[in-house]
Amino acid sequence: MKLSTRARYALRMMVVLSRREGESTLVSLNEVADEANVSRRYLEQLVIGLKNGALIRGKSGKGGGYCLARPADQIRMREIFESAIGPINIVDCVMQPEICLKSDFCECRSLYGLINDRITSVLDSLFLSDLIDNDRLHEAIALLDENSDSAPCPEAH
Amino acid sequence: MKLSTRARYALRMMVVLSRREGESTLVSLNEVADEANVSRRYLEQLVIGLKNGALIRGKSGKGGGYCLARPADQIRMREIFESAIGPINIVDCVMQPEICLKSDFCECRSLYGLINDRITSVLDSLFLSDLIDNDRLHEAIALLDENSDSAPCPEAH
DNA sequence: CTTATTCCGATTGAAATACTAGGAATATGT
DNA sequence: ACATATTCCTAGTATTTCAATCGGAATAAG
Repeated sequence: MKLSTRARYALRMMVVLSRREGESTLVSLNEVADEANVSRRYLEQLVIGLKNGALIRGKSGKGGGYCLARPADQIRMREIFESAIGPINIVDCVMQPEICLKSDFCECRSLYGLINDRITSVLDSLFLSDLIDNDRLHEAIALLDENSDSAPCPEAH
Repeated sequence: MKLSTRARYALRMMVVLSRREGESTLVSLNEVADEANVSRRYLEQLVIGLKNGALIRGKSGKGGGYCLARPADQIRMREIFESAIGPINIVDCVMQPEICLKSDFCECRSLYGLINDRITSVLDSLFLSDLIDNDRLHEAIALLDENSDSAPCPEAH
């Protein structure tokens, strides 16, 4: 249940880019690698996913580099992670019921689906812009927390 | 972000045991392995964690086997998973801030903590007994969903 | 035409995960 | 006592996934 470095490094890169959102110059991978403390060579790979997900734009050649493809407040956390590591499903049967004969009535699968929903729903409700403004993030967290505190305990334990 | 087989198999075992909760005879690992479709040899390992977590009790010798150590409605999903795979933290820095100098002001870490909380809170609020009664589970899910639907979108997107 | 960059494909290295195996210890019934 | 069925303990192996490196081609600016 660990989040891979792919996902984490991709996020770091997005944070770096969003900090420079206003600037006119592109940010080279070497700069990103420095700031984010990740090997440039490794970043080169992660960048492929982010580009395919239309989250960043790259330009080759001297003076080239990367920038956000959209404003940070229009980039969902979920997009970032899924571009980096593919669809979020903690167990395959959740999205591909056909791989297990018991899917239809499997209690475990119901649980997995539930957990999966929880994860994706947070990632859907947060945007890259929420992250870089720490105050905003803590507001967001506080709001979400309030709500889950009042989440009913399904049994009367 | 996959849930390991350890966790899944451990859960299957717990489901098997809880189905036989009322019975006077113990359930041998061979039976569990059959029902849960898992190698007995592999189960033997997972069982160690479940025992340490005081979720099941084992008895050696002929006629021996396993049973739940507590009623199924007092066993939280979280306990099952954590007994099987250890503490749930999707990124190490969440529980061990000291491993990263930037922990204090790291935006990413805040996010990871948030996701982690979401996962653990579902697992805390569901009990093994909720799982084996499919109707009950769907009730529980419905309740939780209602609540997260109304979860505020932190920004006005 | 030099230089800085992205872009592309392959390969290696390391670690975690999944699974197998042998045999000792324990308890039961005959 | 003894045969049997089981848990218990420890080690080992196999497989897969993840992380990272590498060489060099393509692109574009000055």
